[in-house]
Amino acid sequence: MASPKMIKPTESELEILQILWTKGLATVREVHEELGQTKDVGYMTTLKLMQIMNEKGIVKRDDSMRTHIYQAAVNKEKTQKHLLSKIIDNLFGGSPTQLVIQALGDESHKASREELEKIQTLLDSLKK
Amino acid sequence: MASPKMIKPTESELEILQILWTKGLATVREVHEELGQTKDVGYMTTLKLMQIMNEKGIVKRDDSMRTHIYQAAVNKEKTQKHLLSKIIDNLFGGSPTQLVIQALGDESHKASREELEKIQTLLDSLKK
DNA sequence: TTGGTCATACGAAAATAGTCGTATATTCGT
DNA sequence: ACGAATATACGACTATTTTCGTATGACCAA
Repeated sequence: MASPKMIKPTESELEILQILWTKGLATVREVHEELGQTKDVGYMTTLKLMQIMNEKGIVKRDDSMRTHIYQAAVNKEKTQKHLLSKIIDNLFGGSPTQLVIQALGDESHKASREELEKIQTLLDSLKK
Repeated sequence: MASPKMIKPTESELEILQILWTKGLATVREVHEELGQTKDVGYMTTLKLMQIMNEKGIVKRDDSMRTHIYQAAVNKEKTQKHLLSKIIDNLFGGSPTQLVIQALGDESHKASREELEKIQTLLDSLKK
């Protein structure tokens, strides 16, 4: 029972998960080329990482063909929530408010008007 | 200049920073006992970590006495902002809004009424 | 002053993460 | 059919992080 309790992808694994969450299904090469846009790493490295992720159960793959097809095996929202929870503890002493404040104030990741409204809506529902 | 650009404490280092940010000044033993409340690790481990952090410049220490006195050498908000920025990219595809939504919805870290108001105030000022 | 306690230094070992080389098999183009 | 390109398996090597053991010196209490 490698339950979803133990979700703890490394940084590199997270980059790959991002891509798989977006693409749904993908080959190693597709993932690798996507990674290549922002990172410079060898194909064998990407392959190896995805193989390890498969062993860990973070991804699943269809190996019935020569070129294997991968997909994420962990839920995006659950993973985000889980890791965020750790960060709230580790970096913000357990206060999600502090995290939210820092996040909203981040100059390099500005939220659009529309996004602010989304947050407002959520905030309203929490206030009740 | 490997200055404050390279802020990247590990998880364990972050736990120690938390304590130093709160206490201001502290000895290894004080930090260790604080850590002991939530974690089970040997004194030598804590000492070593703090020595390494000193070498990295993450903490400073006064070693004029037998028992050294440590303090954080990196700014709390800057460090939080920096790491959060990475997380927004790595875990939320660059969208701080998604992060905020997940954080506010976290069941194990509920925000109080008062905190919600704080966020509301920030939100209002961003909307203008 | 001497034995027990506490602190740091030094260093090593285990655990985890990330990197890629080489071998081998499959597929494809000509 | 055959060589080039492509895919995976296996394994090795490096780097980083985490964990302590042992040695040594300072301090304190009787």
